[in-house]
Amino acid sequence: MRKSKKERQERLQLTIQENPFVTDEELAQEFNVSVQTIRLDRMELSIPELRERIKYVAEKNMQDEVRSLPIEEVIGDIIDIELDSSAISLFDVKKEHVFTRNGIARGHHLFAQANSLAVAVINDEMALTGKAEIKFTQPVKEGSRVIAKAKVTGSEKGWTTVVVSSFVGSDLVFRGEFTMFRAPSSEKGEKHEARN
Amino acid sequence: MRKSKKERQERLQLTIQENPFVTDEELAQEFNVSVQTIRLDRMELSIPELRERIKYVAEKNMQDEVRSLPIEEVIGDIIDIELDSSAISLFDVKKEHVFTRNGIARGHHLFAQANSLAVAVINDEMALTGKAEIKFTQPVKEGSRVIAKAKVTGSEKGWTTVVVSSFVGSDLVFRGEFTMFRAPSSEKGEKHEARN
DNA sequence: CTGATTTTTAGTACCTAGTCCTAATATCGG
DNA sequence: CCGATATTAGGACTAGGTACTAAAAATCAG
Repeated sequence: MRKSKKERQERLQLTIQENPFVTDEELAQEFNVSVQTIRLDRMELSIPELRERIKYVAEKNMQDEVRSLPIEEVIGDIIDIELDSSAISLFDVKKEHVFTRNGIARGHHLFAQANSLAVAVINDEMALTGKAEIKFTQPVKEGSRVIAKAKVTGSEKGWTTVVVSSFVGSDLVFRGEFTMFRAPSSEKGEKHEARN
Repeated sequence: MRKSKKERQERLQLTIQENPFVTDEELAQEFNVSVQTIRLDRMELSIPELRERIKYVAEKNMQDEVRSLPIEEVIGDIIDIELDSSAISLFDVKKEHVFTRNGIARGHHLFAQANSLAVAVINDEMALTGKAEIKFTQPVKEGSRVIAKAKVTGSEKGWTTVVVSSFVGSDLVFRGEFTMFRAPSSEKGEKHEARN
């Protein structure tokens, strides 16, 4: 016994969603109706034809492959800096910085802003990050403006500690304690000795 | 002047590789030859027709979709993953990832690779980084291939700890312990949805 | 039950992006 | 110039459709 049009269309939608590679012919057999009926159903539900569906899936895949994280020189705009003391930078969270699924900023962008600010605040361009202890205290949504404040809290024999606190409005969203190594300009990266 | 058959075929291969969505018609115009010539070329190079190419790309995508995260969200290429257990990704350090001064990779790229691997390994709709304790044990130079290995070390209601160790060859260059907040999808089930 | 309406089916012409095949030219090396 | 290779042209056929017309079948209202 063939079910009602409504039920068929619901199941049709699910079937195609699950397997976009199915042809009208196959669907007609599955639902025991004519191919034309399947086509009318697709039209009513505005489900595109097989080739369009496949193309859509493929295109989505291609976009993914073009992904090449374009991280700029400095993440965020430095709006204030006092070398070896403190710095403030600003970072606007845009579409490309968030998870498509929930619109929340990916952690590494907040980290990148903080980390590059920690590098910048050090009065020696050869600063490398040695350790970091970080905390994401609140999710940051698309469209937010993140203000990172870096403060140099300690310094000894080549190592400097920088604490970066990032805010959206008055809310703390990120906090990180970075131990920065003031690297010598030697080419060798293997042995790192404190020199200045 | 039209180039030789050999050169045309080489360029044809590259063109299709770059953009599998191109038709024979378009290729014929681009190379200033007839459609038939393009088809002979494709046959000689055993390049399938447009629809087969698109289908192949789409199918690849469907396989990937089983993962908890779209592949685009991951920095580096995931070469192995066992959800809620372990994952391995690969990241090639290029010019754009290093400090121009010394050719050493900026920390946030290593962090990004590790962090996104930690997100990917979690088998939930949503995974956010809560805390992280990280260590950069050795500088990474341009041209290095960084292999990040993530291991889920603990899990309790809503929180999962993931340890990521990154290597260049046999040298540990980065280590991070991430505390990830996880949120299961509203609709429980093994079936993944194909968005149409 | 009848008549109207909805739903389903059938069939036609046309489309794209091809395949496979034959046959006629064009171009090049020796 | 000849012969081989390369290119082009054309016809017949394919899948998986669209767009349209028309008719048959099922369903609903009174």
